[in-house]
Amino acid sequence: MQTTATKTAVATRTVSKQARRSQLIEATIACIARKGLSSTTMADVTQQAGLSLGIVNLHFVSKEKLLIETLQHVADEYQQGLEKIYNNKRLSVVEKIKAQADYDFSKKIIKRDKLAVWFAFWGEAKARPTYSEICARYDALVASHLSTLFGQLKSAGNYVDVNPSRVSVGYTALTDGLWLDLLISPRRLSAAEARVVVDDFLSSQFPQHF
Amino acid sequence: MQTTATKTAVATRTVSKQARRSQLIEATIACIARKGLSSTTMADVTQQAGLSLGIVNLHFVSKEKLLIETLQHVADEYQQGLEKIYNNKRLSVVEKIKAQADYDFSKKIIKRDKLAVWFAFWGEAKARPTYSEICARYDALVASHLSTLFGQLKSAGNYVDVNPSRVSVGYTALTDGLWLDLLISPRRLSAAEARVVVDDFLSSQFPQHF
DNA sequence: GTCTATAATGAATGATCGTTCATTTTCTTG
DNA sequence: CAAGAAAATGAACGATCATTCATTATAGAC
Repeated sequence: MQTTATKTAVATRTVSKQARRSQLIEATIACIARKGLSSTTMADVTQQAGLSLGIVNLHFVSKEKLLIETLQHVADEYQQGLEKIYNNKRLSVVEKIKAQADYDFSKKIIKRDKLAVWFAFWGEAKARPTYSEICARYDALVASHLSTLFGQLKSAGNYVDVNPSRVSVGYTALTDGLWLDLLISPRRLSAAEARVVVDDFLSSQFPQHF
Repeated sequence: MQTTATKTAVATRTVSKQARRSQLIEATIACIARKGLSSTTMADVTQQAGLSLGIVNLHFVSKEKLLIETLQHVADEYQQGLEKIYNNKRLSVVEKIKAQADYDFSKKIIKRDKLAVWFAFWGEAKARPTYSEICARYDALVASHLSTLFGQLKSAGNYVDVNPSRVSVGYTALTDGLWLDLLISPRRLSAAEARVVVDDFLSSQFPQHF
């Protein structure tokens, strides 16, 4: 009993600390989406979270660190979904690429709140090395996996003219650009239509496979 | 003499007012690129312009109005270059598309300062209707022209599977995404390489023409 | 139940920043 | 050159906001 109670208690405490941080990060995402990065204040974030004003400094030391961890959180979340696809040994090369395209335009990823966070930080990235480092790190990971996959497809289908790393750059750029459209003019472009545009791109590059 | 002097004087004054505004807008662009939109202050802008603190309020009434006019300026500048291409009757459909692609990755357009401004405002767009209106207006213009051009190409080459407006969305998204790459990781991608990626895209959609 | 450690609170503080406007400088007119 | 108008200046003001920390609330240990 004692031991169990203690364990539970410790667990609760530990979880609680993580839970608070998550709660604050989620609140930050909501605020950035609603008010923009530049006019999101500590008061906004803590109010959104239903907590008191001083709480952020207690858990994140400063606003800047909260923002960095928020970006990191969104990037990690996205990256984890991709890793699952890349590491799934049941999937063929083509299936992995299709799975990534599906994932990139799945409900989870193209929530406008999340997109708003990406673009808010990208907008500040040139002036803030920390932001661009986080973005560059995950960019490099995606680029390396995609280049490999496209390379394998090139061999498989004898696509002599295909340059895998160039197609990888193209795929990433196309995706980022479509995300921007979904964020800025969701009326003009639906997720389903965006997905078709990507399919067009893939099938025009690898006609035998898509 | 009198008349000439007066004319010159008036001209100088008039020009001077426009010149001041341009000077302040250019300074704003430089500051956004260097410090980011969210930490660009009035003091930064006026110092960058070599003028006094109160000058922005004199010429633009408020900071927000200066920012809006800065975005408008960058958008107008880009749009004007495109209109020249669209209105050039000496160019064939293919030449117009090529000219736009060249333009989109020309030195003038892909200056990192300008790109930084685009993405800074895009990052705030969801939260600020005025920003997204300006972006949407020019987006619609480009989309309509491109759709027409791609439509003409479709008829010319009997490309039965091509959906002009979808290709137009793809082209715009690809361009925006490549701009983002050029802004965030200029080491990894050069303007020339980006241009090749676009060519790849066009030739895969219209193999007889590119 | 008491004691201690940890978490949370929010009023107070000080720094930053946009805006104002009395004053100065520059230009135009006669 | 003088007088008046327009443009520019920057010190001062007030609002906003991140951060601090004394105080309160809560949970675990004995």
